[in-house]
Amino acid sequence: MLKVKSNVKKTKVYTPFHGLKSELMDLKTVKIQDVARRAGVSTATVSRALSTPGKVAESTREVVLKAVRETGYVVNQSASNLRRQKTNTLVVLLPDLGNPFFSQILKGIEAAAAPAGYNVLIADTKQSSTRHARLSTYLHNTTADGLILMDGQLPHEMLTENSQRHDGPPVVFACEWIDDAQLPSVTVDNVTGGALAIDYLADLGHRTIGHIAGPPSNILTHERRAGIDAAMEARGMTLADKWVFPGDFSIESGALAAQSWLAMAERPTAMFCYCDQMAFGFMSEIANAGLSVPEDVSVIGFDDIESSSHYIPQLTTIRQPRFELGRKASHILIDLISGRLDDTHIPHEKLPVELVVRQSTAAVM
Amino acid sequence: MLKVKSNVKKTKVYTPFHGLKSELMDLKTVKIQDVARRAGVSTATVSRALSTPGKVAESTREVVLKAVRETGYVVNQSASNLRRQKTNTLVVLLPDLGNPFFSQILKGIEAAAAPAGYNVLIADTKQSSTRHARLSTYLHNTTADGLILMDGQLPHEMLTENSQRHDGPPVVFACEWIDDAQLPSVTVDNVTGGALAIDYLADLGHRTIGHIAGPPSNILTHERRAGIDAAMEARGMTLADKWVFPGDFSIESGALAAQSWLAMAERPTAMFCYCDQMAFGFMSEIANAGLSVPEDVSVIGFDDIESSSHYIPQLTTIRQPRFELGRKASHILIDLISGRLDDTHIPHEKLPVELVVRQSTAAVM
DNA sequence: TCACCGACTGTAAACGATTGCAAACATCTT
DNA sequence: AAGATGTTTGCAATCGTTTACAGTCGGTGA
Repeated sequence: MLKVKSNVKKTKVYTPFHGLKSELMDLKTVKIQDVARRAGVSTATVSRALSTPGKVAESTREVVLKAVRETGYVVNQSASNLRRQKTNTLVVLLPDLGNPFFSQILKGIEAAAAPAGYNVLIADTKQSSTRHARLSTYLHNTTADGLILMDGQLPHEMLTENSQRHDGPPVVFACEWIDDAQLPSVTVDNVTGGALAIDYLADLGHRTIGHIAGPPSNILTHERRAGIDAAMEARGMTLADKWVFPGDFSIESGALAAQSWLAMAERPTAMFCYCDQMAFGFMSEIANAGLSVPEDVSVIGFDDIESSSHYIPQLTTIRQPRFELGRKASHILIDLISGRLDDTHIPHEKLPVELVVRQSTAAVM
Repeated sequence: MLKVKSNVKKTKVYTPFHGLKSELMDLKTVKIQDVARRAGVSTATVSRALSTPGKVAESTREVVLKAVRETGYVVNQSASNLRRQKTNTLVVLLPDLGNPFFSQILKGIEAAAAPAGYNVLIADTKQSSTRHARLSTYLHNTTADGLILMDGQLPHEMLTENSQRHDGPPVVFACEWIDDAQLPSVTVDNVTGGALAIDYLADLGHRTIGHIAGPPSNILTHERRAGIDAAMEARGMTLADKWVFPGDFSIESGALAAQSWLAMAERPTAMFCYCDQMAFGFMSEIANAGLSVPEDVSVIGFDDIESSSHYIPQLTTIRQPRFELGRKASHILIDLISGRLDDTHIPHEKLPVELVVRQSTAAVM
């Protein structure tokens, strides 16, 4: 028990220290046992002094904390995790880390996680060869106390099974979701968002409206489309198939749509883009062709990412409360983990979107 | 030893299952012991069959893998981490998750980390009340096998001490760095970048050049400034103090600089912005004032983030190989962790930057 | 035939913290 | 004074894997 095995990293050279510190903060990692010895108490007391101060006498706690300071002790997370069966880690699965759309959401997730003592682990599902494996890893592993999924394309059998087994870590969807998996979600009102865009364009007098759509496999594509259709129908309009351009979140796909638009004999006077990035791509290509927004075509986006208010022209768009969305998802997940949330009711938060009118839209001439 | 304690989560209700699966994949987590029993071997063999297949007879391995499949066994990471004294996790500390500049770098980090079996944990230093605490946590914890720092403002005493003690996880700087801390780094050639921008503007005939600077406390601010000064001096020019505007990475600070610029009686004909975001802010405000780029003022940025090539006008800028930077940092860190890298030599990778000429710059009239 | 070798496998001791339980002690009650 | 109650503390089991070490077993060369 007292045999002190060398914990010095293999390849590292032992560098002797001088003075007080050298004796105290030794190279071999100091464990709770060392602190206990120094403070003249048991390891149990040290542990309690650190994690549940109320359960330890004021005086003892001071002695312990002093010993902790002197030894430079830090709890070994792995050991703690194993014993407590908890990792204090939230895993976020998102489709593309390179997309700036997610940054504010991540920030919101972090903002709620950090004060609650959770770390945030981020994994890009597009990177890993099979996203199936990625999800499975975190679902069955003890790596995460909970999962936030921002990718609606994940294998849903796995999720339904997981939620039915009441085993594995809680899972919350953010932004996107999967209907079949009966899981909590934090989303925005995409239908209203789509309708808002159309209503605004129609109010400006536009009668020929085009749309750059999202990926067909994406649930949001259909939600927003439903909003578009409803708003149009209410006005006796319809979205012409020829004016629906394919898109995939990328700026490039927006630029591609612009090329199609430019090549048309009969062009819609306004375009509703599935996301701001695609709107940028569209407008940029329009500008390259010597035309301008909103004089030659009105453009409205979706998301309201940072740069939208500083594009030229400033982009009219449907704002999603991204930070809030992340914060809420994180919050719900943490509540779920701590059992603070009633298991019988699956929360589905739908956050409102809002039309932000800027310069990229104008009344039809 | 055989006492099977209920591992069912407290708040969850036990849901009985029917058929084969129910017997095999029980609610209580299956451990290596269960697999061993089922396969009729020892836990050691199971462990070896999974992590070092070569050390186990072909036939036994098959039996074990079958048992693993049937039970749905997944190793408990916490236990494994504790035993191996390794977490397979890289922690990235960055100043602002909300800044799209980092997304590609993160992607690069992930790209190198994932195939090597490492997870990436991201922490925003601005969020936590004290970044000091944040760094300390990961430096002394067993949470991370290694750290990537993208924030040069972290308390450097801690780092120097850490590196001297040869204790704690290896640390690599990316983008920014701290001179005092003798730590590996992956950066870009900021001096050349600054010079490149000035040279190009000067070649276009600009003699009055302004600069929107970065935060004074940021090391890159000084590096790029050094490049600016060198290039200017070589041409007998100097950067006038009145034409150096303060900035802080934000779009807003770029817009603010534009306001100052607009208010000036004597304006520089070209502006070199510390980062693309700030260039966007500047150009956007210029446009609001009814002027245009590059007709009224040439603008050059730094970074070449995604949107730069699709801004209107397309932004001339100094490109940083961001993905590559992240990939390299990640790679070095992993080599460091695995001891594959010689300890005597501290690697300092300086990646080249490159001038990308687009539309926001023009010859002076 | 026997010692030896190589290829597998099993036993059991870690890894380091947490926590149920009970002992020890202090403080009140009656 | 004896019990009752409450507060602190320590003991020791436990979390689930990994791995050093010590077999076991069949085959080989002398």
